[in-house]
Amino acid sequence: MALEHAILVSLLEKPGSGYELARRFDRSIGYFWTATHQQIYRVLKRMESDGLLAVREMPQQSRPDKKEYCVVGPGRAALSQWLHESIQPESIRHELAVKIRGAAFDDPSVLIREVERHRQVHSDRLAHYLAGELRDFTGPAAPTLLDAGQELQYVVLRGGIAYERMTIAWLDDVLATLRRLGTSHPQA
Amino acid sequence: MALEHAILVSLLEKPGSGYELARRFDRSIGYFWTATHQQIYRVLKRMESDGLLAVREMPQQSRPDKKEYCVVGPGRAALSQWLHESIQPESIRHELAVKIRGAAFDDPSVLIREVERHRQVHSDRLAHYLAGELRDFTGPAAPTLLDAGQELQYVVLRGGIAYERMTIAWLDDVLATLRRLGTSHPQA
DNA sequence: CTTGGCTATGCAACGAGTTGCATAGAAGGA
DNA sequence: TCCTTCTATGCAACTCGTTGCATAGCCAAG
Repeated sequence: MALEHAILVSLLEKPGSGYELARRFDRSIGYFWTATHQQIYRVLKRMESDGLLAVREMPQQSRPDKKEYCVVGPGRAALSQWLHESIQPESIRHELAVKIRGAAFDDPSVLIREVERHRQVHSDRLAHYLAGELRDFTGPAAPTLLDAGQELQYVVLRGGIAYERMTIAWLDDVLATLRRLGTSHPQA
Repeated sequence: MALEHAILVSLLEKPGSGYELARRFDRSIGYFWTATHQQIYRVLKRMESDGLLAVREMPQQSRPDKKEYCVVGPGRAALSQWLHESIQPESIRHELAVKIRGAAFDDPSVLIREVERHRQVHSDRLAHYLAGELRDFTGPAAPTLLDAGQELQYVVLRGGIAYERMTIAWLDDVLATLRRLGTSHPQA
């Protein structure tokens, strides 16, 4: 049910349509929770029929109408209740780590390009985060005093930055290891 | 299909039964890929009928019989093929980060205990990893020269250690932020 | 001697997530 | 003019993952 809660948070930060949510899930919120538009539309419909959200048809010029969703009382209450529950610490699913261990049973050097590609993606994400940090929190245009919501957004962003930095450093370690092993023969 | 590949890797490292795999997925492999025993039994059955695995009934004394699975030719080929394919960099699902952003719409201090609990879990995991590192790689009983398989296991373990250290530091940052915000009123 | 825990396997039902496809108007470039 | 891209929503089918339950023998503690 975590998608529901991610949607509640995102809509409380700013009401919007399914389409807009889908784009947010490609950016900001999406760095910590991903979802496709199919999932979002389906869940929005359910949440609306459960009375967590209100919907308004918004006619627009020169583009299709949209349905703008907005959190109402019971939705807020549901979020609050969830905040009071405890969740179990995330279990990572790190496919690349499985691949690296699997490389012992093939030629490890086949992974070099793959790891380089991943490194590039993480490096791009880091740059994106750092740009956001400068824009919203540390740059000249940023507010000098943050409110609670901004403080919390910033601490989450700092987490993203720390994660990407750690990952890049680790991928460098992986690359060095793969190169050191060279094109050795498969074993076991 | 990633569970299939994680199972192939684990069974190549050492053949075993569904039950044994389930326990491995609570430990070593499970730090990078989780699965419940239900999932594992189901997938093992499918993989066996697809000819990726061979199974032997192993009668045991003083405990139930087990079925020991072992990777055969086509399974190895499937793994090799997967290693040559590219996967998309993982999209994290960090529920706690969603909660932290959601705390802006409630009392942020309700999260303090939750975050402390998560910190404890990560701290325990780190201790577990470090013990494994000492036992298998850096301690006096460890081999002085590692083969490729051990090198790869070690680099994955180093990733786990880096991840836990980063996470603990971030959770400390989160705790400091939550405490600084105190029991301020909900906003927005 | 009964209760609870460990090994060992499995079914059934449900919910979460993915992939492919479909519609439809408007804008902009080849 | 046609083709693609962007906004905007949605269905259908499928796979993946979780939860609850069931069985069954052995062992150890109370």
